[in-house]
Amino acid sequence: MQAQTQKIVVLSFTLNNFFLTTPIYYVNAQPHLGHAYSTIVADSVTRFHKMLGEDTFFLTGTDEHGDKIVQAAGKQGRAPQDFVDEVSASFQAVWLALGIANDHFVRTTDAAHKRTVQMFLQRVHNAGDIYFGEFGGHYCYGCERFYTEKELENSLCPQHNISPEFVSEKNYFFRMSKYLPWLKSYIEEHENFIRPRRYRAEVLAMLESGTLEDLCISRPKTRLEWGIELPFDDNYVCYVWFDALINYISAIGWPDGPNYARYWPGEHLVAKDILKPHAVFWPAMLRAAGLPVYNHLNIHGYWLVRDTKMSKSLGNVIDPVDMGRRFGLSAFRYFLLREMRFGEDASFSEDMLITRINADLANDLGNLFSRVLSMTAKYFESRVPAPFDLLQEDETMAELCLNSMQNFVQLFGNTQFDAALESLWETVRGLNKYVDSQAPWALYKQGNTERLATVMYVSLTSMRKVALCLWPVMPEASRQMLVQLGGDVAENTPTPPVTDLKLESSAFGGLVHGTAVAGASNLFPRIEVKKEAPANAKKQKN
RNA sequence: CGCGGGGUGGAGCAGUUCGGUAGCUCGUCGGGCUCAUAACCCGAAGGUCCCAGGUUCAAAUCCUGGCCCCGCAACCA
Repeated sequence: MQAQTQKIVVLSFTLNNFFLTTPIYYVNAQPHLGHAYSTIVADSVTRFHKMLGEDTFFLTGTDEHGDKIVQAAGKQGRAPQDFVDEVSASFQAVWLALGIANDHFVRTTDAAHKRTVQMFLQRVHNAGDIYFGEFGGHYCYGCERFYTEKELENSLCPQHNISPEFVSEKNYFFRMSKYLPWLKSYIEEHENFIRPRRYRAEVLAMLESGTLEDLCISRPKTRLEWGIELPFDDNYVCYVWFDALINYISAIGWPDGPNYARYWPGEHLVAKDILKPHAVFWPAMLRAAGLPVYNHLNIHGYWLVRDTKMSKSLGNVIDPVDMGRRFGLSAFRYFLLREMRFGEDASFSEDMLITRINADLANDLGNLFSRVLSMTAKYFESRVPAPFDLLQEDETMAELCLNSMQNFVQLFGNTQFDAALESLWETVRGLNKYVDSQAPWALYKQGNTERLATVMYVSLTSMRKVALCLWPVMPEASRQMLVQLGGDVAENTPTPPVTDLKLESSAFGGLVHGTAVAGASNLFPRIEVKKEAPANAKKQKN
């Protein structure tokens, strides 16, 4: 895009590869805010790595087998395949609407996936880590599932209040317990294997508790047909985890596809509800099959709505596409990354969203662009002026800009998105202060063209740095900012505006004198909120 | 005594690992500027850091005990 002030040639001989996955989403429900958060974070992180010049691959997809799918399809009087085709398509449509730039979309009903799962199972079976055994438990025919003693209430099924039947069934088991000691020491030795920290601690506690057993990995076809047949026994289908987790490598062509060699091991991004399968089952499975384990498991929390979990029964499900349409995709994405501390739960409300948009995007960032570009139009006919000698206050501003950028890069790379953006806003707020303290309008009246040119140059250059950093989070808004600053960035592209963000954060510059910039800017219009009568001012305390 | 998270000015949060001036955003009040999206900048008010003990020269932070809220079953990231 923009020409550099100085031509710097960087030759990189070691191109890093970066492979990131979201969970594959279970298709018995329509996509909601939670799915959107996982996917948007993954999209942002992948874009961030592109800006570091890495060769990236971003995978998402859908999980389409199991009991619940058959039931959900049955309710609509449809065949499972027909049903999953439709829901999977609706996931893909949502990601398209949200500007997600995934490289591949995997479905567990893909023929290639099925073959891979069977290959993987066969390999583990050959190694002697799958055995045939008895599995007994309290089975409720109403729920069509087994309950443990603890889950029952007065020996009754908590759902149906009826006495479950003790059913025992022959099934296949994965000898997971064999790999747990190895896993424990592996996690202990690799501090960032599972992050944030609290989840690592939770997994270690899990492993120490000794409650983990071998994993039941099959269901007899008499009870469930909708699944992948076991390669060593066609009376059974594979149940849940071998089917689902293997998507992460089937999608990149394990065992001999070029993408497998190129991208594995990668890293995963999941919500806290599926911590155990990803932190325990999956590494054990990989180990048993003789594959290297993933690099990182990144775990995030839940979005709470009115202080409780989103759920269909409570009717508080947030539709992400609707949010994007009403408030702007960039603003919505910004909110999600800025508001939640990665790993913790956070609250979602339209009030909070609007407050964030108005304060951070409209007032701080949008208005900054508006005032600086309008002054550039008035004072320099919308051309980037060449700076004269930098004074102390200019140097300070430039330093603040580079420092906050470096912190941004560091924090974002460590999944601390909220802190990263907070850090970047030190430059945004600092620029507003800088403009105020330097008062270009006064310099203009005084006819001090040299200072005026320098101040505008420092401001515009800093703004470009901010716009670059924001590309992973707000691709479209970032593009608009860069275009307003005279850049040439294509619309809707997964190609980053620069691939040397670290270099950008180490040198102040990058805007060529004389470049034509926009004469005005209205990136994030303020959202006006109707003043509400102080109706609930009273009902605070009781 | 099942496991885990949390209780910090009006709201939402950071700070607790490795004790030492209680920080940020929003809101409120006062002022400034006029380039700008009624924005921006400066200043101010406002806190028993859940409670009670303990350790210490010093505790939001460490120890002990207690209280309260939220997850850990389902639809579900």
